[in-house]
Amino acid sequence: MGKSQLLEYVKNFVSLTKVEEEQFSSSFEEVKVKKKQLIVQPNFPDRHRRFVIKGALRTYTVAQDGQEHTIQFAIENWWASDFNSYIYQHPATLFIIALENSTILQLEFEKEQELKRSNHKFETLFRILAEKGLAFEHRRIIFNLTHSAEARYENFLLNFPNFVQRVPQYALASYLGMTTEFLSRIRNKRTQKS
Amino acid sequence: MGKSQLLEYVKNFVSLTKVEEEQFSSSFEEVKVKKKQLIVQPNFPDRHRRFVIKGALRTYTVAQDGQEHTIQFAIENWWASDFNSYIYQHPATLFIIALENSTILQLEFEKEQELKRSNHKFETLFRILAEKGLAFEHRRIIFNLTHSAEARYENFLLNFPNFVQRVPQYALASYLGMTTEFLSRIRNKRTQKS
DNA sequence: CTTTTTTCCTAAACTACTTCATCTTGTTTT
DNA sequence: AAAACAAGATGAAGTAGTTTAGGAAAAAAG
Repeated sequence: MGKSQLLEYVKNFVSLTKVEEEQFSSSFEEVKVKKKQLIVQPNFPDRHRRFVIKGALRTYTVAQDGQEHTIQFAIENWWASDFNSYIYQHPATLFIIALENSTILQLEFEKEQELKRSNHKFETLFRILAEKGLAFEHRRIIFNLTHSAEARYENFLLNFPNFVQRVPQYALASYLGMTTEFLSRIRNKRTQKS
Repeated sequence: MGKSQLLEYVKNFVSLTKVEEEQFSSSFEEVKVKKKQLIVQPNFPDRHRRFVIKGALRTYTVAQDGQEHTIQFAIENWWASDFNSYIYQHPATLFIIALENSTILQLEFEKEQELKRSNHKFETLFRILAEKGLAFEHRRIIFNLTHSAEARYENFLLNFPNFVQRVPQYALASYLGMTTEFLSRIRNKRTQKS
């Protein structure tokens, strides 16, 4: 069952008693989604924080000119939400779609509030998750500001080798802030070298 | 005194008793810094979370090629740290410098841990701050991925009109991911129009 | 297994943005 | 107030990355 996987993950950040573990994991609901299924859509609030047990998700936006831009990928043990929508419970602006048949654990917004209210430890956990997320996005902003398209791709390869095989190239290109054609060129140049 | 300003700010997120307010604000230390003074430097861990009472700070990095890239600005009622350095207490990679003579409130890392440990409310506060920060950086990443240099400048003008007058152009340009020359041209084009 | 759809590759023309170099203006320092 | 320095403006040349268009390969659907 996916819930033990979630608890295993959570152990990295807080230590829970059996009772707390039960309270925590039973607040989540396990859901299966098929490849290409949309999980979040613009205009509707994103009502869940979700944790990937198995599979792969892609969060993206569609700009005025119709171009898609990938904001985030999530595979096993990553989180995926339209975070701005979720925490403020405003209408979403992002899409989340399954790249593979996936199993996810969903936590409803109100249940999360309840968890945080009921126990200091859960508050701590969500604080740590937010801080880690913020630190991660900070590193991403810094790297994007300071590096070329090619360096951004190299860096992604290095840091997330297991993502590269699983996400389509057009999605990766738009995550890295370049066109799929340009990424194709970069890849080709690389394989010729080595 | 600056501490009442901090407490006023904090009221937006949690409501504290008088005793809690006292405990919270007395954990901060008020510091004055002169224009051009360095507050954080690479290689030393950033030991503080800091809140700007008055003045303006700039967080930036220096890339291998010597180019400076602005990561963040902070004026009154904003926070400034090398967040990756602060939360993990690793060596900093960023500089923080005063753009004006400034008054700031500093919270030491260990004191923050103590606050969070001692009272659920403080844990909640820091959780909310991290979540708001994460949501903000998410919006920034999305906007940067989806808009041209000119649109990024327009957007900054719109969202932070009071920053624009107070930060030097070269710093703003590198925050927005373009050269100072290019920003100069954008500005010039605009003023001719209107 | 065949057809249809989606993804990926290649190449040439194009453009948003950079680089470099010089000049003017504004800000610090003495 | 002059000298020294840092910031901003402007022009011309260069380049990283985009756009468009066509075809090949791979994956999904029937």
